[in-house]
Amino acid sequence: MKKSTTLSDIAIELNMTAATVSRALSDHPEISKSTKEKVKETAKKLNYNPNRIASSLRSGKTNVVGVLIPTAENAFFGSVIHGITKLASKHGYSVLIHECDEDYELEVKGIQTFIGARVDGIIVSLSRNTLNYDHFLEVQKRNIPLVFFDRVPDDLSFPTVVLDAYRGAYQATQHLIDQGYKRIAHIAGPLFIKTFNDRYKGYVAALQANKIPLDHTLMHIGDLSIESGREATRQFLQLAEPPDAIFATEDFTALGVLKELKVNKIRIPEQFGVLGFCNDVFSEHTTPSISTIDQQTYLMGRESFIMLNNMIENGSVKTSEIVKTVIDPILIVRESSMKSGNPA
Amino acid sequence: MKKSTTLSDIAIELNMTAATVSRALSDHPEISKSTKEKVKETAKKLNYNPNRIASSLRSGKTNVVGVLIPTAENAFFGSVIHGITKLASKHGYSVLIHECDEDYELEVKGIQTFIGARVDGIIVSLSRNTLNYDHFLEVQKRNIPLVFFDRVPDDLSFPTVVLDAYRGAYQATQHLIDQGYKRIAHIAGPLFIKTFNDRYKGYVAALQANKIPLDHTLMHIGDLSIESGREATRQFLQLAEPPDAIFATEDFTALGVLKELKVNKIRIPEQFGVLGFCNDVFSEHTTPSISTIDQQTYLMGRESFIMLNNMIENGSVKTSEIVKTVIDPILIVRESSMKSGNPA
DNA sequence: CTGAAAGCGCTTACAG
DNA sequence: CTGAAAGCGCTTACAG
Repeated sequence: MKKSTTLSDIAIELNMTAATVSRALSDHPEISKSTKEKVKETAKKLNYNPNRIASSLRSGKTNVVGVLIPTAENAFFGSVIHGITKLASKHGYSVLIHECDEDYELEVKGIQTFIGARVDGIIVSLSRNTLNYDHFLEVQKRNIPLVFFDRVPDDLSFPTVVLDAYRGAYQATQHLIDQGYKRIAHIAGPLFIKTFNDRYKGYVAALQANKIPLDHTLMHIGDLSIESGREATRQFLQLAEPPDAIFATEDFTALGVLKELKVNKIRIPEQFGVLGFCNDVFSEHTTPSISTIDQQTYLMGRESFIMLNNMIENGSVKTSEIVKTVIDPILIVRESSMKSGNPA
Repeated sequence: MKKSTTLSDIAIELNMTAATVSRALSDHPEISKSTKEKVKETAKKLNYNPNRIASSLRSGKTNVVGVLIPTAENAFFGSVIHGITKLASKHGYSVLIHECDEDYELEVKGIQTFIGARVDGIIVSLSRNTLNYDHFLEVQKRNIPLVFFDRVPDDLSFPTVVLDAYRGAYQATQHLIDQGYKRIAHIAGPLFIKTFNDRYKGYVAALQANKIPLDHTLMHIGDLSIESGREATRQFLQLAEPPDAIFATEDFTALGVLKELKVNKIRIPEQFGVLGFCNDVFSEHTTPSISTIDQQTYLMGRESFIMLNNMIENGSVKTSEIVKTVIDPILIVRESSMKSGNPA
């Protein structure tokens, strides 16, 4: 295998030292204009491409950030990655991706890999099964900037970027109330995960603010799937006093609700309102289309990188000033909840 | 910032040389068992995490592969990335992601970044606007293994992983014929992109094989969008002899067809058949659900990595034995084309 | 079985 | 304005 051109190849060609070549290429102010020109020309002629590995080793900066996610096979994370990489690349960073597949061991391995690669910073969304946070404390101990997004740890002092899920759920529920639905049920997700818990709380708070008594028969805990939406709907419909609307904690569940209601010939939105969460791609294209809460995923990626970049530039991470960025949820009103027409 | 533990920190602690420590940690056969044990224990005690940057520089191997794609904000590429990273991580590789956003300049920049990072191999899906391939020839000249998937260059000698789009389109069209549709139209994509051209050819070939004469009024070139599907459908419906089925070159176009047919109160699949391509997430959840061709995206990612890994392990890249892996398309029959019931 | 030494390709403080 | 030298943290051919 032919070796790449190095600084000293250029230096030899021009009868100068590698130090001068290095300085010329990085536009050091003390290098003469003519030298710079000669060096750059020769570099191009010899097809020089600087070895970033070598400069990283020397300078202690890799210009690489690590991104650790549960999976890339998912519109949510795909969009966040897009937000991160676009901005990262504009700032001269490369992005190392590691998927943990909701597996704790792989998450630990990913962090270890990032440390080994001496990345300048790390962005993480937690695996569903992570209960032990030692690997993240290790990152902190090594003073490597780390930002969590979306799935963030409850009780650790790291900067985070999250959606205001509570507010999103509140808006969703309020919207259903405003449209005239009277008995609004909720299909929640696993409540030990903070975002689903917040969505549940937002739902409860909106009911209370409107003086609607809580009814525990209208609450179901699902597992974030179409089938779970169907199952919950079946149970709701058998109640003595069934609901006339369902706020589902995410769109696949809402889709299950839709399917089950259609099987039962219940008209949406006239007789029954449905609202999801996430604004997953398909929710716009079902019949009827599903009202939902958009999470601004692209923005979430951007904000995560911006926060990380700030930490990298400011050097040390002060625990005293942990920043939390909160992304605004956006209510997307579609057919499935438009009982009284489009709100202003 | 506290410095990381290095090999020589361990060496000093144990009164030996860094060389011995290095060998002990990599289980070199000539190192005594007791030394290995002591070294490993001390490494753990001092929280040693080897600097991969340094070892890469020395060994000339980074254990990093670069993946260059148009965008991560897209189910297709997300799934391919998933296939790549999962396998890569199992083989001890990290994955560097670069998105080019269909922009030629960013594509070139991505390749340059990968070369600078001295990645061990590169996996690429071309940007839509790439006409000049010099940056890839540069990669070849440097003997860096490179595999293209899905959007591959026409006339360059690189290994590729592609779907057999011709066959997928043929199957799709044959299925519509088998279901009893008589006048089958096609909405194509940009024909200068190979995969859309192949889909078009597969459509034509299936018609010919069934002795169905080609009718140029039944052919429309779109731009891969819902609107383009609607527009084409509108035009088809105004023909003196309108089609009774449409094979669309991808699912968003098919969705547009669906929407326009519904506006016109045309019953699907009884009066009119619809079939898409890609098996995008939403196509399963529309009403009616859309029949389509699945591309086995996850497999495509895996195959790309496997091919790249072979090239990395075999050292040099012989132009004489360029491998082309072809992924089988899978016909997914759903409601939109089931005029005569489910085929066996 | 272990050590001494060189070197991967850069960058930068120190001289001149 | 440019050079000589050291060093980032590893690995490995050569000695012993």
